[in-house]
Amino acid sequence: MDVSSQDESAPPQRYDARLAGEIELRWQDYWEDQHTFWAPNPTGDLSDGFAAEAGNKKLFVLDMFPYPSGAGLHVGHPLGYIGTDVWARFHRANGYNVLHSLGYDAFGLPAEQYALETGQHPRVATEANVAMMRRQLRALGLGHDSRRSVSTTDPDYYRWTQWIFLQIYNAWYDYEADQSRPITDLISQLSSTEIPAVISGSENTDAPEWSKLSKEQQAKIVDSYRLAYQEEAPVNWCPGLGTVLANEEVTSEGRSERGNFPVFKRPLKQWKLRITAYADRLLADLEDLDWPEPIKIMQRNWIGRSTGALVSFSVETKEKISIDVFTTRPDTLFGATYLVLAPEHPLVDSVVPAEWPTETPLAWRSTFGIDALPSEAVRKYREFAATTTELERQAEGREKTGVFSGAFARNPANDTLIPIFLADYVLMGYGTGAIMAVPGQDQRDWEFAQEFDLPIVRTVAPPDSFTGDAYTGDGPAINSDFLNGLRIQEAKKHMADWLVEHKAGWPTTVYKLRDWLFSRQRYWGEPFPIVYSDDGQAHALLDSMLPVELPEVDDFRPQVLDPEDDDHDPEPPLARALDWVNVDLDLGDGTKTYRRETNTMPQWAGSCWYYLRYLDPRNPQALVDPEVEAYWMQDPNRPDAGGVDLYVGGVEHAVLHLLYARFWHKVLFDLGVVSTREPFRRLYNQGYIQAPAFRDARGMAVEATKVSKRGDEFFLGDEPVTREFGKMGKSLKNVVTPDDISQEYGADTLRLYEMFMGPLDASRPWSTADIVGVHRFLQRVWRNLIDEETGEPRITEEPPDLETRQLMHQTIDAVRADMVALKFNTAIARLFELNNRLTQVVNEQNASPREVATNLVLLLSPLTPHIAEELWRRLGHENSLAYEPFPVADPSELSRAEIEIPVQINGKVRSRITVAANAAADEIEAAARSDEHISALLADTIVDKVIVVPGRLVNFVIG
RNA sequence: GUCGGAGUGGCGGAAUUGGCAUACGCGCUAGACUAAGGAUCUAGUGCCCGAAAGGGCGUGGGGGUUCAAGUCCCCCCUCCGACACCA
Repeated sequence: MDVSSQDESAPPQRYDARLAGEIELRWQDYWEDQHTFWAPNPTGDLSDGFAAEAGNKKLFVLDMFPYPSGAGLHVGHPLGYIGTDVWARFHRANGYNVLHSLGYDAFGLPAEQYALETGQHPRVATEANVAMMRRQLRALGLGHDSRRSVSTTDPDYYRWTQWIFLQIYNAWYDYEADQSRPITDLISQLSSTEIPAVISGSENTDAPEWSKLSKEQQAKIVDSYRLAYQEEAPVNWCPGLGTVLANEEVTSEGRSERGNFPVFKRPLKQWKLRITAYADRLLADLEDLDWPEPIKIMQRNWIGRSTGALVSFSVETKEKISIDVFTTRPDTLFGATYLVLAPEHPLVDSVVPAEWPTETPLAWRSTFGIDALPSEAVRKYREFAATTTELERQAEGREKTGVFSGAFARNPANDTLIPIFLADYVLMGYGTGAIMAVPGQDQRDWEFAQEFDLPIVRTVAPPDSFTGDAYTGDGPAINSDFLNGLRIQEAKKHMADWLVEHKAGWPTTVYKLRDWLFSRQRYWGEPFPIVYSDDGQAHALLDSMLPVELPEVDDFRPQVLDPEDDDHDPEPPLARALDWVNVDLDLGDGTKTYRRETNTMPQWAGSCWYYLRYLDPRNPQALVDPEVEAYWMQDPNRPDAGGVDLYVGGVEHAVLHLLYARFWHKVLFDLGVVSTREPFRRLYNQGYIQAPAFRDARGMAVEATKVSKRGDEFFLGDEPVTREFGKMGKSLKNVVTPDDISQEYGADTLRLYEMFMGPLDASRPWSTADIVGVHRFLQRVWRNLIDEETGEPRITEEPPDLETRQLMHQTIDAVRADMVALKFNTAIARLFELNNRLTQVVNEQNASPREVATNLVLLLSPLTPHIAEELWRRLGHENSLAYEPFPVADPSELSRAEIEIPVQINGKVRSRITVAANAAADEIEAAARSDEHISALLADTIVDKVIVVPGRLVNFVIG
């Protein structure tokens, strides 16, 4: 039960919720008034006080950018924030200039959805939510520099989000230099014909002279090179939300992650960012990062680099057509017995003949009836493939489906004709959307070949013991002419050379990573700094025209359609703000009328670079002053990729946010805006707090606080309910808020409990009942140092006894090490032990030795800053302890003269002996042999071997 | 299916990376102080046998390496997370 509730009989100065609340409010005000956590910049308007920090190291600690939810915080949210606060305070106490702040990612779908539910303008709702979150976070005593707290919805902030978009738009990727460069460099190269004036990515090499092209043609070519470009592309159109979603926002069931509405593929002209140009660098630079290995693996998998070859297969039609396929196994080309195109492949129509070739096996063409012509069969199959949902396509053990196209291609290796099929097991989005099928070495191809009775040729000899279908292991090549006998590695190399020599293919690398779809049909996002002229040509706005502010509109809602309606075109809400859309501007060639881009940017945009704005939040001239950026983002002791010193957040951002932010940072690096290659040097994933949730017999979640436990069963009233653990949230009715806990025990208790529950990176269940333990600890610390009746300190100037002093130094040593390693749970356990010892001392002497009291308060201060500040003050100090040096153990106090070590016989502990800490092996063995118990056990036996590990143990091995 | 993470008392969790398994907290048991205890302090608390001394068994399961394994190796089971036929 609640040990802390107000009790009339409690002494007036007992540390309970009432006193804790009073102390906490007082110190939160003090920190705010005294600017305790303002971190000075080396230059600019936030540089006051830098002289005092100039000789110190800097530390940039960062939490993942929170979204200010309308529901407020629950106790799971601040776990990471408390962790970073403890770490930041610890380093501040060690003389670092620590930058720690927190801003708000307030644009995006959630804010807009919330606004829709409440009927308020998104700005009103957002501002209220931010205010509520600020209040909740302040009550936790987080030592943030409030000057640096930015919000993505602030025009002063999104002005720079738009500015970055313009940098990206006005840049192109120079593959020669392997970096982005200003688009003006490209234009001068084009006009001096250093590179052919063709659409980027097209094959046309008959380059016309640049100067002879029309302005429109020139613009078209330049646009095709930009890092931000527009493309008509199949997108995930979600009528139920009225917007297009990124692939990542669509669930594997083919529905929207938010709202769970159906999502349809449809072509639409969209902005895209050329993140694929950075694929190799995003991959390679992972090596420089101090990140959890699983996150790096996820990023590598997401980028999905695979090397292989493109192989050209010519198709036997009247026209000259060839189909390029990507393969990672060019060595198996002799085993390619058919080709498969994705149903959506653009060449399908060109290869399908009017009639089935003679002798077409019945099985190949009869899927849709024996009378169907090739074009009819193909049309039906494409229809079928388009209607299959992702869910059906991923059904386990799904039978391979497909249809013969009626056409044949020539295998360049052995000049044989092989049939071309359409099948939905080949994906248009990967490689070239076409494969050479090698059933002998690929299980999927094997299954398809079985289904359609296609030939199977093994080109790698499996071992004799092999009994499976396709063989993917290594072995000597067979049935492969000039490759025969070679192992896979060698064979690949030979085939690659052969392909190049015969102009039938070339080595290639492909990626799973796609360019980033960057348009959203939403109101509550950053407007693009782009306008269109009458001819439809896009034009970038000038820097001086930023920010492009969101217009006030009467109806900010997106046009939500029937969730199943995929016929209508999306209409963004901004398109209806006609006064805003149509503008007269002078972009350098006289005032003209333009039409604004009416899409907005995705939520990721604002969260891609916020950490840079924390550095220089009010700079009107630049996104960040270069000197300020270099100071906070570089570590002079580490000439590495740079970045934030510690970035803490959940694993759910393993790929998207972390990849997008790295991409933007690298663009800014290439363009000279930042001096560092990477944004986040060290990443740490905090775990989740899970909470028990209860369901009744119907499976409905019931209010967790109303459930009681009898024996091992749980009941709501008299109705039995079942328990499960899950994320805290409204749907599970198991929310515990920091406000509740602070009310009951105080914020310091909440902080301490969250840090004590377990390691920061592990998920663990919330247990309100366990909080009393840490609260009692704080109460005991308080009582050991302060008289509960008078509030006066109970301090003696007498030095502590030897045992207490040694324990104190051991504690200092251990806590220090644990703090550095973010192991707050074990640091707290050590503090419990020291305080338990101190309790004994106080019981005997009725006072705490000052030396122990002082160190205990300082050790505690990063974890529970309010009570520590209060105790510090009552111990007679004038100022905040935020900048007091963190205690350092005296090494001479750490070593003990004598230690107890176990004596084992055959690995089992049989006795313990006390020896000098520095005793030599033979001394220890002698002491062990003379131990009464041991000597009795060894009396009639032969000792085969004696293991002595000085300082640790003795082990006698007997027969 | 593939990739990643994790299985230690009644519960949350410790364990210098091969060296006393269960630190610390919750809970539980007993005692002290009390008019009273849901406060505080003290002691105990992995399981089994035993009055005790002592012994046996114990880190998801099975095997192995080692004087010594929660920790290293092989096989398997369960749970959590990510991805979805990636050629």
